Amino acid sequence: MKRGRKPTIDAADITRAAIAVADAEGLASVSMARVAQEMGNATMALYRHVKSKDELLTLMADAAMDEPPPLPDGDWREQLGFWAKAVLEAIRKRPWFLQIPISGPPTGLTSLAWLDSALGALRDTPLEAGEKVGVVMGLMTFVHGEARLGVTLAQGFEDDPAAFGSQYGKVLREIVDPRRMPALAEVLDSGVFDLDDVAAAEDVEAEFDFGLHLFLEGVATHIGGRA
Amino acid sequence: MKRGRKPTIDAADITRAAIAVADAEGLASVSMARVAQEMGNATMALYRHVKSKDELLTLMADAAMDEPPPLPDGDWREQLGFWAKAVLEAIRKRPWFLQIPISGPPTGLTSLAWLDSALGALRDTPLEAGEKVGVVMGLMTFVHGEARLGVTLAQGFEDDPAAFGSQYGKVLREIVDPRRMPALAEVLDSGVFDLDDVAAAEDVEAEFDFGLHLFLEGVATHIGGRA
DNA sequence: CAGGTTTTGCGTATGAGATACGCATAAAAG
DNA sequence: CTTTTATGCGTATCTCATACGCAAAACCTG
Repeated sequence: MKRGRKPTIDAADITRAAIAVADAEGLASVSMARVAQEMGNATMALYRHVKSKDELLTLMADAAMDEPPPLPDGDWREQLGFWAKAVLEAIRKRPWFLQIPISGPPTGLTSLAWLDSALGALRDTPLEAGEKVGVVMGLMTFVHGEARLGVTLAQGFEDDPAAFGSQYGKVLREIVDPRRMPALAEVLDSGVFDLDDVAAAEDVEAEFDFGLHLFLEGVATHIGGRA
Repeated sequence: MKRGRKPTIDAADITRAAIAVADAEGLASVSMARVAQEMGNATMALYRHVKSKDELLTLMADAAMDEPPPLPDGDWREQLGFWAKAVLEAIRKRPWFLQIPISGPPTGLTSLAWLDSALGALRDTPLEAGEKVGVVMGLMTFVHGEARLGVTLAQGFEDDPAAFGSQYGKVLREIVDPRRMPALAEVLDSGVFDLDDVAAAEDVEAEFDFGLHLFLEGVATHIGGRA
């Protein structure tokens, strides 16, 4: 039998409590004290099961994402598109996920499951293993980045609804000197940045779709030149 | 004339000092006290010129990037490729740049200059303004994400050289159950993840090039369907 | 130049947060 | 029942950001 006093909590419990706090009050509110209080324990009790707060954050990141949904029937392109949307959706459920500083390549079970899922979509393509990884990494990078942008904007909008939407265009017009930045000024004149609050959100969505389209188009071309 | 005591420092000085600290000791070492010491002032003196540490971080982010280099002659594709490499290089000079939490769309002069530069590469293409922005945002997203990955790995390598390189493949093999993650297991068997320390760095570089290639290929196809 | 006004430099103090350390306690082993 | 071992957690320390208020400097008016 195992010696010593029986643990009343484990790392998973702590991670769960921490996630509950982050979901309810944001990642900034996740302190060792707050998490301990959430589970009715003393602060220092947590350190028996978690080496440091950094480690806890890593555990949170692993546990934050849902399991990847099963891919729908279809070719690799439809599947990867679906996958990218699913990643985006999963991140949107836990916006704080992107605030956790990453410490290395993924080793968490859930992250790996997502990776596997995306690689599965490419199974029937003639790509080499390294290329598949490249495609998936590139796509994940894009989705994460775009999600970060969306979440950041949504955050900024919450903080100060008045200062958003069409304000960005206005602000830029004051800063941008058409002589120094002609291309930007030109785009600015086209009104792309003058969106009201509602349209801005849709725009982020559209931008995501567009970027996704471009990337997958590139993959298709690459595969085409190979088959 | 302006009333009152003459300022001996300004926000730009503080930003410079903060950047010097970040360059030398990393962003984690940037505290108000440390920055003040760096410039031979008292801690609280800084607050006359900077509202909060967050504001200082934003200023640092704006000032961290070099001016965008002039684009070489060539078509949009060569230019965007060059631009992406230049962004990557600029970030590599200041790895801490990516650790600064972003608070909204870019308004710093330097960021806007980079944006303008990329849009300039697309000037002669038949894309609409919104599409140009989409292309550039997508590309920037990708470059930032990939840079983050590279920097993170380099960081991890510094922290513990032994635990890297081919270790990642080994670790994965212990975690991955081929029944639960068949596609990942397959890729794993191909040995893509078993790189020695040196090759890993080159691999990140190659992955960047590959992803960049895919994205630009997608843009090219998109433009082709339009011209 | 004296006095008033305004703005800066900065010492002191507060409060949050991470975490080292050590003791008391619970549970298994002998 | 004593010894061993691992846990729960109170106390204490250290690092930081930052509010507050006073004093010094530089301008203004008379």
